Amino acid sequence: MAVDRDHVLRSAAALLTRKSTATMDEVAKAAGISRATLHRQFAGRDALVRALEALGIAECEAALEAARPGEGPATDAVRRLVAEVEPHAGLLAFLYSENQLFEGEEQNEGWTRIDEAVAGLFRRGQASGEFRIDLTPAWLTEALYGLLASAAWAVAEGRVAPKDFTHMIVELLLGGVRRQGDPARRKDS
Amino acid sequence: MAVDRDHVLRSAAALLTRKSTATMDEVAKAAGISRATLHRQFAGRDALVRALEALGIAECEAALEAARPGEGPATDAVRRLVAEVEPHAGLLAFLYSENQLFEGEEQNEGWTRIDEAVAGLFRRGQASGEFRIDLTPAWLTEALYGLLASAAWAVAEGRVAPKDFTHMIVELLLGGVRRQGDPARRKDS
DNA sequence: CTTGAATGAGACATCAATGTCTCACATGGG
DNA sequence: CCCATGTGAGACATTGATGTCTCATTCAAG
Repeated sequence: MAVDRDHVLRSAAALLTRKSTATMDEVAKAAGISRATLHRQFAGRDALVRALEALGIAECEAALEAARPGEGPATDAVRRLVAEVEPHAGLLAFLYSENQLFEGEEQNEGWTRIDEAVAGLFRRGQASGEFRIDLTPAWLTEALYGLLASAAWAVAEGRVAPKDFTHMIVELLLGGVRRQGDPARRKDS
Repeated sequence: MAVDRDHVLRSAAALLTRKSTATMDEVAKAAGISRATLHRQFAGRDALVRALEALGIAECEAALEAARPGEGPATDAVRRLVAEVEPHAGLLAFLYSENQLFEGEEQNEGWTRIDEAVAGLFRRGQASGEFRIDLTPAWLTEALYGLLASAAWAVAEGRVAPKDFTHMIVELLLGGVRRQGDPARRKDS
């Protein structure tokens, strides 16, 4: 009969996105299975989180690939990337905050690869003159994650409209990254 | 002898900023007192977090007042605000993620006041023509929090230099909020 | 129908954090 | 000096989540 592992994972993701402290019991109920079965699939909360992390990484890499970060203007690539990531923002936000808890442990290398790909996109934009160069790619990457998580939470709590998700993030991020067109308006107090 | 309550609070804030799951025992040790004494000061972990929340709110309100959000260009007010908030970004980041856990409970009204003050600043900037109007003040407020938390974590993990903190946030945020000076460069792909 | 594998329900032990309590110590004021 | 208050150390029970196990049931294949 083999419980639908993917279904369990997605249910868990949906639940933990809303309540990151949910019990294994709650996770099981959310997936419509018993705690025993859940435990047969994932040997513990830790294993479950690891599996969710792997899922998040896979979805991020898929989104990254679908966004074709190397094609066309970096500006458009960023737009595509955010649009591709949007459906998984909830899970990503959960994993993002979860990562803050893993104090000493080294993070999954998958994230490292993703970090580098995203940073590379920003670096490409800087090299092409589309993006300003006074903000480091590392910070821009970090900021993108922060904005994604913020937006996911804000949507979850009803503070902003879901349909604006991509637009809000892209416009705020790009507006900050895109080189200003009017040098005369620079900061002069 | 009266244990220095403020010292305990700041030690706890510093510790929880790094390890948000720290035990009451660890919090006590970090403050250089025993768990018993810690418990005499704060009737439990919950009470401690509430006290930290109150501290964070107080510091936020102080920063908000010091930034004089109603004076001069909104752009400069935002700069002042971020600069004032910077020293407390760690604590704020902790409280920010902590708030994601409080599912049903209503949030402290202090945050509501602060939210409104910040949103009001963005609204003022929009009214004066300094800020673009296609991003809602609520989202901009949320985004500011997200960037503050991201920056605090990135600094804590050594991914970005502490000295760049204010500059990174302000430049990214303002660049996105400030009206583009060159309309011809709008998104036309 | 029979059989075997997977599941659901629940009992049980474990473990970590917490809340509570007692008691000895020391420190400062009278 | 004596006392009172605050503190440190530690024992103890409680609680909530978890890991483990058993057993009855169900469902599909043969």
